[in-house]
Amino acid sequence: MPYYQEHEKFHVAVDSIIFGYDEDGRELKVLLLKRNFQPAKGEWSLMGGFLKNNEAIDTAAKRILHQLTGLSDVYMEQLYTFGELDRDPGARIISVAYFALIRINASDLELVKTHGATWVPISAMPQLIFDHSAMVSRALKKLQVRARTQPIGFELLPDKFTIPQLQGLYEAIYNKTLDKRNFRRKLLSMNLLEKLEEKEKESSRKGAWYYRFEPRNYEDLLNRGFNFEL
Amino acid sequence: MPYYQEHEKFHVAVDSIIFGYDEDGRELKVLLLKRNFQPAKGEWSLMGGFLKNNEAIDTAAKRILHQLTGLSDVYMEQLYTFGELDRDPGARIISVAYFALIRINASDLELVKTHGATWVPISAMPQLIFDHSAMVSRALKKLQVRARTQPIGFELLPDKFTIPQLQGLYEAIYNKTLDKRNFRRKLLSMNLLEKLEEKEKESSRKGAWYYRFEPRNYEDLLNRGFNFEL
DNA sequence: CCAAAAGTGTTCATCGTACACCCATGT
DNA sequence: ACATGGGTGTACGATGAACACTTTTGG
Repeated sequence: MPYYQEHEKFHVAVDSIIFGYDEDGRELKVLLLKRNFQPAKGEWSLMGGFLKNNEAIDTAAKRILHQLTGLSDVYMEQLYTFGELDRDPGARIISVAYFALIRINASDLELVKTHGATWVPISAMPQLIFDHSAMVSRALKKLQVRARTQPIGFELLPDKFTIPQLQGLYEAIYNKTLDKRNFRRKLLSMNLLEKLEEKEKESSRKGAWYYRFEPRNYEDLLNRGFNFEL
Repeated sequence: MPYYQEHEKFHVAVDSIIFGYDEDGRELKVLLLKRNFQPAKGEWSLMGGFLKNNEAIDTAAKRILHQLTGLSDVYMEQLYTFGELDRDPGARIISVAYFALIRINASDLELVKTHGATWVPISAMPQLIFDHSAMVSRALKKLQVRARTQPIGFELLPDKFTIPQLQGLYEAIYNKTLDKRNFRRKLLSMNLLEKLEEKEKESSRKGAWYYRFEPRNYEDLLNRGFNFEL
């Protein structure tokens, strides 16, 4: 195909904003790492890597996430493609950003540590290299939008969770406190949860009932327009 | 920077979904063209082109739109990046898709014709090459979402327009009919329009008042959460 | 005078929001 | 007994949705 050969080629990278929820601190966190290569060696950055010839971009994003966390089968979504001329001072790189939602405790903490990665609260983000800070803000906005229209909050919690835990997560995502009566009422009215016959007793004397995500009415809900504004 | 050289490089293209509104037919249209080169010569496709070394991706998207329509300063937004292995059978191409909203009559119709391009109603889209049909559906969905939260409908109409015209546009975007009383009330309550002392008399005996987009309360509105669900 | 599109108000149901007290239990 | 977090109900206002008739004027 001689036509294509007239055109220039580019390095294509994938950078991932990996969100996790810390149930103890009730904080939303991002997985950051210290670069162990030039340029900007020693500075904080997102996890990233280069696209290979034989893989789709989605596949590359999953591969890179797996390298760092040991996880596959994770909620991941393409965020935006960053293609400014000088975004990476080392070379012209086109970067396709993804964001992922994972359960911190489900990840391979050893593997994470080996890569020099750390879970950092979004409220205390250091400055990141290049345009990575902009990537994180964009990802956070998109996460907030998604959380209103799709039941993705569950991706950040264990299989069984309590309603106060879920509320804490949404409060962390939206960065504001919610009314627990309204939260509970709206949530349960969606018929997305199954109550288990088991209580979580760590965080209170009374104990809170565990629930599980049960996507029975999920399809209906999507059609009628899921609305999780709280 | 020897590190980067270890990695493969890729052709990066930009494809644009160009939306226009046909006031006469009250239809939303897309600008399509017949490819005059291989592969898939003679088939319908979106407007596209290759990224150059010295330009940002946004710049490339604008350049390509300008080539076809003669327009600059147009509403454009990045849509998604398509990077499947075999999406273009000719070669591995990463395509960053954009969508644009333009006023059909503001475009250079001669230029459009020269490129073999045609305005096609979205209700009568032919099959497009590669994954271009998927690009158009994704763009349409995003346009529908945007139209609910940002006053972008105005991008598709002339500077002065009537409320029935605007309603027709939204009906075309959402592909459903709207109640004109509710539409008018909600619209005017936003204080985004300025009524002109002039009537449009083409489409009715009585005539409809012209309005102009007047973004006085626009900032307020964005903060309080623009909601244009109708 | 008639056709055709513009313009105008009200009612009802739904939903979001604000708000305060009792419950269960481990210490 | 008491401290701690879990769990519950109600009232009000705002907003979306449904709905029918009058107005203007060119032909």
